[in-house]
Amino acid sequence: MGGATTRAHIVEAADQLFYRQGYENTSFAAIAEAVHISRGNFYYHFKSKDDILDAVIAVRLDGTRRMLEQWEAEEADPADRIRRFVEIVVTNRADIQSYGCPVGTLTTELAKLGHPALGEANGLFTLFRAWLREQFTQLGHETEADALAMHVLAFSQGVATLAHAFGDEDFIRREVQRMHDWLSQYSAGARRTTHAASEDTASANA
Amino acid sequence: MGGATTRAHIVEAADQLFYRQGYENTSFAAIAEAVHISRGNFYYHFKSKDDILDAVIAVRLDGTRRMLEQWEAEEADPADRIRRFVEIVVTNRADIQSYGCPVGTLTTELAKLGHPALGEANGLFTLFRAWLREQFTQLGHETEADALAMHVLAFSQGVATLAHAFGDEDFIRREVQRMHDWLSQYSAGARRTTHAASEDTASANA
DNA sequence: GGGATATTAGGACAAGCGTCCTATGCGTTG
DNA sequence: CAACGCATAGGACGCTTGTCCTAATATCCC
Repeated sequence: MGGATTRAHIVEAADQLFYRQGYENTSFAAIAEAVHISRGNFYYHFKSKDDILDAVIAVRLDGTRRMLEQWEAEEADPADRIRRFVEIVVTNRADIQSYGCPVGTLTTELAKLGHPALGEANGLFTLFRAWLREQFTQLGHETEADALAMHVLAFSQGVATLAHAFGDEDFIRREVQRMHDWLSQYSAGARRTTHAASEDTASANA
Repeated sequence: MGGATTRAHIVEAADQLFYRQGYENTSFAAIAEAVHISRGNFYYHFKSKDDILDAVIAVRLDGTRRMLEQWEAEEADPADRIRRFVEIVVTNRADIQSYGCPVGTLTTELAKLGHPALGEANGLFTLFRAWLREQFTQLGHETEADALAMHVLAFSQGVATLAHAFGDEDFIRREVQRMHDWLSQYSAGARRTTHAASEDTASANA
């Protein structure tokens, strides 16, 4: 039983370190120090470093699925669900400014490494993409749902990358505002003229 | 004289390899093999691997400056210059789909490594940012010029990251189209009331 | 409480890395 | 032609990495 806990601790520490320092740049010794265990003990729980990466990705996939399900439970309107996604870059602004987007930076690194786990990591993108696509479909934009989903994803990646590079919080809020305005034209009862969403967010940011 | 050529060859090969495989993941041996020289010979031209990185970044900065100057020479209208920037993701789509954005991926990696050259690499972003800001200023949007510049930069980073992850060329073209439409409201003779842009994109996506 | 099992510690190992050193070739110059 | 300086080659070094092995310890069941 203590074994399962240790395994979870390893995955948790590796998750954080992979995010902050990158996968390849994070050594076994660094994870060991964080979990306060011996280096050699890793191989009782995992058979390789790649195995730890697989576990980390699996945990992230699980956590993401749970988050999306919770959003669906809390928000009845698909447009509000999409807004929850857009707000991520504000909610997680501190981490994003320091370390970038966990999904984008990991997939980019694994691609450059030619790492076999790239496909799994890309599954995180696919998860968000399919979920966003479903929300746009529910809003009645089935034919362009995937293109709209990709547009929202591109927004999040662009904002995350530049927020990481420049550490500019105002930039994040401006781009989120802009995205909310753009989204309002796809809302359920929206007439394509209104810009009501902009004022809501503006007051929230003040 | 042969020395200067060799140095240039090293920088050129390192540039490509750093882009395709990442900085840390590219070994001295890999560069040596590409240039067909001995490993030990590097230290006649450079005093460390970081030194090669500095040279690579300097070359990229120079090349970028020249490119921007050429755009200014070829395009009289600042709006057309911005369009040239937007078109980069189409022009370089093959490389972007395979390796991502050279600027974004490098700065992200150096940040995760805690590498001292991060500031220099961020200079590439700053170069584009200042140039775009200048174009928007010339278009008469001085007060929001920097925010607009950042928005265009975010577009390019978002598109590059997702094009890298999904390898979807149609996605690139759709997003470029969308950006062109958005840009039209900031063109020299544009009236700011119209939303003609959205309909253009809709027809283009069909 | 004792024995089987689960869990941990810590060192050994080969491979790869960036770095450095020294000897060798090459071309220009006096 | 000799001599010097630029340029290159290739191996040795110390270090870190992921991996593996074996001994010691904790935990649980009968």
